[in-house]
Amino acid sequence: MNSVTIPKATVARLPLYLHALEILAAEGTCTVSSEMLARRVNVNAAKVRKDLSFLGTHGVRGVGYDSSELGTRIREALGLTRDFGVVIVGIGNLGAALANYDGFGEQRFHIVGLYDADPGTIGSKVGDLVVRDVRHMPADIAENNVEIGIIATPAAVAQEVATQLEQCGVRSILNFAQTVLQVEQADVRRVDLSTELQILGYYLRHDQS
Amino acid sequence: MNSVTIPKATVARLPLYLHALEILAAEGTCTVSSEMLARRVNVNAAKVRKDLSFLGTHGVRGVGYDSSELGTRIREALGLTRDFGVVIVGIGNLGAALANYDGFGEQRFHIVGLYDADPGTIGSKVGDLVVRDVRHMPADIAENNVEIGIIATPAAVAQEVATQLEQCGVRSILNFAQTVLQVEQADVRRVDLSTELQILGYYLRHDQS
DNA sequence: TAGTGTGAAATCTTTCACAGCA
DNA sequence: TGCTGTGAAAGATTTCACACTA
Repeated sequence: MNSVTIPKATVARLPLYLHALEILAAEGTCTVSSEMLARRVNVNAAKVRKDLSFLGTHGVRGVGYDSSELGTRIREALGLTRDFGVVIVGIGNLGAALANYDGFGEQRFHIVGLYDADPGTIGSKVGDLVVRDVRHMPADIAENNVEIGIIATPAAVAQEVATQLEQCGVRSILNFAQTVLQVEQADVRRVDLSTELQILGYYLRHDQS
Repeated sequence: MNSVTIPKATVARLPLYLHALEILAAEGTCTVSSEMLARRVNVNAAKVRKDLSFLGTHGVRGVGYDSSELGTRIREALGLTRDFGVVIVGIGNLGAALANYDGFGEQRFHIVGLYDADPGTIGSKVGDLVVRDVRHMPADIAENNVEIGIIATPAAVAQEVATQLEQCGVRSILNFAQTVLQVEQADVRRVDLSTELQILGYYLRHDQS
């Protein structure tokens, strides 16, 4: 939809550059070099420059990048120029923790609905929101123009929830359940603690990365 | 340390295959084809076969893989043949949720310590464990042979905790804080909600995957 | 001088396509 | 017949190295 297509690997790093820039900005840094960003994001400087080149960014040779302008460019590239409605389904320990997550700062992601199927959880308050019956979800999503769904349910029901989210028109899903979701066309990202631990476990024996 | 070196991309998928096999085993399936696994893990069958070939696995042509044997091979490759001690530092909402995580099933990862710096949190009980003062951490780690540290602290102190973990000999870190950690040689994996949402946000506008 | 922007090389990953075997 | 195992091709990503310029 936008000019040049940015490689997946680059897209995955843009949020890290952005975060680093926000910290630098808070520290009052106006100009930043690829080398500086690279150190903060743990990659090499050539990669930073190549990544930024996809944004059509103009740094200044011999000087570096204007950090506030670069921040703006990255936000534009990521589409962080408008707000996104987010719902969380499954308000157990993890779902509640995610609902309370405060790392959004000045981000554009707004949690607008919390859902659960357990009568004991429905009606309880988490942060500013009251947990609603998951049966209200479809109507709420339509009404609030929700675009992103976070699944934090038990694995057994995650697929069902994903299907339902997709039927409601949600095209982006962040899945914390221990399942690989089958979806029609939604974009799914999966986060799973035991997978991560197993990967770490491997490199504990086979050290290099 | 083990025979052949397995590509990173493959290592990252092995836990998914393993999980799929465990489900299949629970359903009573004895023989599994690359095609079957592929469907469950959302990848293509050639990739499954290539991945499994790094384990030196012998499937049976025309038939498939013996699912229990394949499970054993993957567990061996991942080093899941012994137990791992894990500590969690930062027992806020997220840390507590992780401590209560039950997805380990018959896994080999055991949470053996919970730490926090807040006097109000220290002493409280989460699951079976009592949250201890982070000052006890170094001694506890040495005593319990802890190999993996999970950081769920505020971003501001995450680096300090990481440095400390490394000094205690912990070589694997799972970082849930919104920071890129600088470490000497530890292996770090990072999980961050706002990064994931930003990536999803990008693909919401630039649909393809 | 110090740091960007980028072709071209090196490396890693995925996919194809098919020989080979139970 | 049906599915594995794998070379070889295609594609993606990373890194190098250097021309260029404020």
